[in-house]
Amino acid sequence: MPELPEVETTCKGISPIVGSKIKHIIIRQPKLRWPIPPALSEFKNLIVKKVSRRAKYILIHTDQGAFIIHLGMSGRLCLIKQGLTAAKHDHVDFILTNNRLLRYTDHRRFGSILWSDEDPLNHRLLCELGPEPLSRSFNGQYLFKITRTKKTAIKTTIMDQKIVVGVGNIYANEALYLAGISPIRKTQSLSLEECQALVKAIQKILKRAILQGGTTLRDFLSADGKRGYFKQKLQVYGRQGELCFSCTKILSSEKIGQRMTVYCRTCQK
DNA sequence: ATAATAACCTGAGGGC
DNA sequence: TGCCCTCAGGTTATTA
Repeated sequence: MPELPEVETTCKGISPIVGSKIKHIIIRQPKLRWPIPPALSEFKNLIVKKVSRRAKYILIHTDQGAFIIHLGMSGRLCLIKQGLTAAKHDHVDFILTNNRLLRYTDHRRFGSILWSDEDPLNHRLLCELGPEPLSRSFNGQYLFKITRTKKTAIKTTIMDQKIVVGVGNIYANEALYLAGISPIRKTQSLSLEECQALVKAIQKILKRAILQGGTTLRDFLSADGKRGYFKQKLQVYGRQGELCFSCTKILSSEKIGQRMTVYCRTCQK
């Protein structure tokens, strides 16, 4: 599923809709993570003012309010021509002018499409999120300070959207490997220097992945239907049992917080 | 208050 | 073929 780089790629991909009109919305399946507000099927002629991202949420700002879209584990937004028949998991179409439409597809339905009349950043799901990982407010000092009493594994901590947003399972694994920190370390055991190294690693990994258009494992495609190419750069994720590219020892794996975790016992301390 | 886990879904792949 | 199990880019609600 989409983590920050995939959501960022999607935002860039759908940004051509800015300035155009959403004539109406077709909802085939309203049962997502949260029900799609029924009012959306009554909406007519909204002008798209801006597309932005907060955490893993895509915000489509219009003259009447904002759509808040989360892609969950398997969601995707594609900007396509009208007339293509909808497949099984094509749950929502935003019908646009110029014979285009924005199609939301999500076979597991863990994503969501919500509506906010006012500033979407004040929405209950968005108002308590942590800092953006690529902003200055996410730095080593901050991470060190906020984690002094945290006893959970550091991997779980960096995936906690209240601590920092945008990091999911793939990039948590990759960032910890790059930082040389074991994912099973108790969070509060990290030194200031380690927090600084981890922040830098998270930022580096996310920036690189954005440049590659994200990671496509199964479902993810950008708005123009292209795959993300960061998969070829993954150092540990999905490589359990294979050899560490650095020390050539076998990569370990275990579940942390119900999520598959892969790391090198030699390179990560 | 914090931390572990159950739940929401569908589909693919492996073992038998 | 088919059944049963495990696994998958996330997040919230519930339980301990």
